[in-house]
Amino acid sequence: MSTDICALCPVREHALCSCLSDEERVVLAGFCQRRRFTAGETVMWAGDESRICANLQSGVLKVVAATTDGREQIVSLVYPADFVGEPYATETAFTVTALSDAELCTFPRLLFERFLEEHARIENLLLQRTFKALNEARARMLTLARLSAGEKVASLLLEMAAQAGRCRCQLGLSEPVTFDLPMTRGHMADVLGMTIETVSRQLTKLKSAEVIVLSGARTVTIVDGNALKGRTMAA
Amino acid sequence: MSTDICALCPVREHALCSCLSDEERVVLAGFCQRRRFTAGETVMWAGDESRICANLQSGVLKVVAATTDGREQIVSLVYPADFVGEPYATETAFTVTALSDAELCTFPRLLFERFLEEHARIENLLLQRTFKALNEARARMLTLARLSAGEKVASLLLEMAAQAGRCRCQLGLSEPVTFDLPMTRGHMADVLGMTIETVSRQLTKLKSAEVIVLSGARTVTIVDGNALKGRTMAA
DNA sequence: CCAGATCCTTGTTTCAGATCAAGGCGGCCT
DNA sequence: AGGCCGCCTTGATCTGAAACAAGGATCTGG
Repeated sequence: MSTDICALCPVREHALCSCLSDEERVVLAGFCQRRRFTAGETVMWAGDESRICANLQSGVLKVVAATTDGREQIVSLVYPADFVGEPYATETAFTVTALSDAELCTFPRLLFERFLEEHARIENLLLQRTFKALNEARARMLTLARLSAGEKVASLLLEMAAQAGRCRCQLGLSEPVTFDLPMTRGHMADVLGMTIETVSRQLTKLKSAEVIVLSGARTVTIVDGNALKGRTMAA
Repeated sequence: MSTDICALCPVREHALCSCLSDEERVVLAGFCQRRRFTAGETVMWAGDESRICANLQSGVLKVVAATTDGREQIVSLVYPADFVGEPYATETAFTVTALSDAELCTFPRLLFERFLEEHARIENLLLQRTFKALNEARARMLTLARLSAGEKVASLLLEMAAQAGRCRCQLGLSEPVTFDLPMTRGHMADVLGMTIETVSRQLTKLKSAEVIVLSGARTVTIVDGNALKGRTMAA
């Protein structure tokens, strides 16, 4: 009997594989490979052959679309327990890079696809998650195309606060919430389709309006969540 | 023995159900309902209960995200043979509206979900298509956030030409291609995240540069496909 | 064939955000 | 400590696209 590689997995309860029985999980674990990436390292390059899929165990990744002349847009942020990769694609469409140090549980794409086909429950769960990702991408299209700089930054702050609060469990807009931004101003700009300078100015504006407090560049306290929400005009 | 409702289906070979055996298809047809919508009519409203999924048989639909104060963004165009709807969601996230008169083959969501679970092949195909839709959404995020007005219009023209050429089969950028725009300037603006006026000006600019010819507002000839491609700086 | 409603084009003005430019922190290494 | 480097802020200027405005073209139904 082999040791159970999943026993210590930090996202065991939340990743795709949480829907599997112990027996099924052992089969999947049979061809997984854990890999670590340091901040800034790239997990897969757009245009390369699509060889792996993975569950993120820790850290944060960015999925980036780029023009030929070098303009970039972060099209998705990948958090622990999220799935990343492109099953059924021969070629990787977007570059995936670690924003912080990260640990991934990777699977060879073809073996993973076969596993999906033989295990309906996990395939179904992946389908649901993919629909969810699609809805998120579409919601962000509205943000990118139609919100003002101020609205964009307010939205992202609320989103990051929600993400930070996922582990702890925070309620709401009424009480102040403090958390650390998981990314630089530059990355925020890349997510929101704007420049570093504009992001910085909008944060300063929120600070002046006493909606947030910045304690050092990376630590934010949302003082008035309702006011912040009010600066978000997206549905 | 019942008559075969699918026999005359114009997208029989291309819709999701093309992967089914005749027997399976009959089961699915057993709970499908054909519905027609006239141009401008809404198929489903954001926020409503998610009750149906559908295959589009003819016409074009738009999927729209909107802010509370009325700004709108078209997040997807649905063409014949495409799937539309949100399985596994209790609530519809985006409004879907007919851009032209359209015919849909609709299924009650819960029955469709059960059918998916019992027919792995179609579920797998839906998964693949959803990944494809996700990639398209992400590619469009780059367009929305980082391309100039001119680049956006050039990209959309090429995309629409490709879509128009799907039925016929056109090769390339070298020879002139003529087709009818499937939407108004206003809809193009809603897709690209810009205003009607700017779309119009960019088309005029392409016309002046003799890259395209406009014969009436809706008929376009791409005279110099390579030049048009050159004005697209996206990957 | 006319009246009204869309839809489209073009001109002018305005403005939000990009770009250019110049420091100011703060962490990290030697 | 000191110096370097990456990140952040702030200011000044510029510019592309929005907003505003005014017709012209095309379609529709009576």
